[in-house]
Amino acid sequence: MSAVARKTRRAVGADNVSLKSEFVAFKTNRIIEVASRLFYQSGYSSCTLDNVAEQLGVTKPFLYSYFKNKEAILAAICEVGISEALAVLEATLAGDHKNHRDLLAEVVRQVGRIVIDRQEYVVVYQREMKHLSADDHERILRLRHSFDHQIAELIREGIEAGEFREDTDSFVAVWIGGLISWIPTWYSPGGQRSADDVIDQLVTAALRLAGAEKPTN
Amino acid sequence: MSAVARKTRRAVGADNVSLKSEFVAFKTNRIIEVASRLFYQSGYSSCTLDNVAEQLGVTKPFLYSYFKNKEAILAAICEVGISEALAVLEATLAGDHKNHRDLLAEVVRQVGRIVIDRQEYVVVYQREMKHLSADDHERILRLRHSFDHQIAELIREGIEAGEFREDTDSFVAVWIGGLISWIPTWYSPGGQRSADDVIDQLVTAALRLAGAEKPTN
DNA sequence: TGAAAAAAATACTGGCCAGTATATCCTTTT
DNA sequence: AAAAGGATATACTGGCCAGTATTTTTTTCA
Repeated sequence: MSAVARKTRRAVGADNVSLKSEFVAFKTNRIIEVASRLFYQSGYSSCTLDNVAEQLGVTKPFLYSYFKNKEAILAAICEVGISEALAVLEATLAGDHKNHRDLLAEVVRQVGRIVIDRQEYVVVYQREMKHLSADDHERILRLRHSFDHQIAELIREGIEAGEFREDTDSFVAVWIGGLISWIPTWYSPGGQRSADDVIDQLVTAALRLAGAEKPTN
Repeated sequence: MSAVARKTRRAVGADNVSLKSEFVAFKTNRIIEVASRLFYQSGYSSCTLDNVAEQLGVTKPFLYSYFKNKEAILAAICEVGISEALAVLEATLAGDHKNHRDLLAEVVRQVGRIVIDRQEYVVVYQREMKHLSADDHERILRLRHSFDHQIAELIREGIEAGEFREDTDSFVAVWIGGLISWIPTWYSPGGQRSADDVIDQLVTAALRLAGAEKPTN
């Protein structure tokens, strides 16, 4: 990967600022990719920046030219963890759907997919958020609240439309969030269950919680 | 508390071994009680034994006369986290119940109660288990597997008895486990929702997942 | 090509912290 | 009352690690 990086850098002309910043983005991505895996495995506080650097084939001061400090790396990871989920949620909500039941199913499917694909980021986000600086913590929390709020709203509208059982209350949004968030603690890629199975079952479970039957595929 | 401790100790006669060991147990309990709260708040790796000692009004070497090292304190916390849940599960399973639906409801209610009451222990157990020594890790994991297995068995029997929807598959045990385990990440005592509300809604949700209606109270 | 600039490495520091060696205090026993 | 033993504190150590100062290597471009 270091060889590729070198080659790419060579191709960056001085007059081409955008390519250069893309390259910086590429390196920051590599850093948080490796860091998220290590933080996931051994925990933020136990994982040293020397570990991260070693895994990347660079040295610690290298990291400091891309991130202000260790906490900034954590913040970047947390941001991926929540903002990608938020992005697919909003994209799905913006699309067209027959009814609320189908919309909920699709939302759960898409978010579930992200949570599985970005397992390390999501778990680090959930587990280590408390180590963020006050500013970062607040920023991330705002994203989270937006996420929760939109899910709750979807449920509320579905109840109003009579598509979910009317004794379904606002708790259901929390339970569905729990279903999704809990996946990374037991699902491991390459285990007995395929990601597709897990997601199918997740959708079924979410619809049952909402009191809506599984849509006929 | 230290004053109480002193008085109690004075009452321990040399000829009364059982009282003395009870007193040791009392102190080890106080230690893991405080440690679980601090590990819960700031994470195992970030929390120092000096912090724990200070919170207890003692000094670090004091802790070392009750626990071999930091990891042993973590192991004790994890053990409470899982073994109390396992204990109420088994006690509930051992009792008499009309049918599988009521039994599932009661199990979920009891385990949910423990998870809320022992929030700090449960979260530390979930989050920090990877920092246990190989031996402790294996011991704790055995308890967890026993728990999971008994829940899965209960679901299987309920399906067989025709009390849960037959298209309910073994995944449901995992989803119900997720519902319960996720509670501590969003429930906080003294918030808007009372523990009793949460538990009632939890039971409803679990029964929906299993495809069994809520029992008429 | 070679001077300047940029990127990355080596080498270091200061503080923190798990764990321990030693001292003190308090209780029990005679 | 004083020696013995147990409980707890004080004082220390060695290693680790985030963050930095300095040097070396690589790239740029005149």
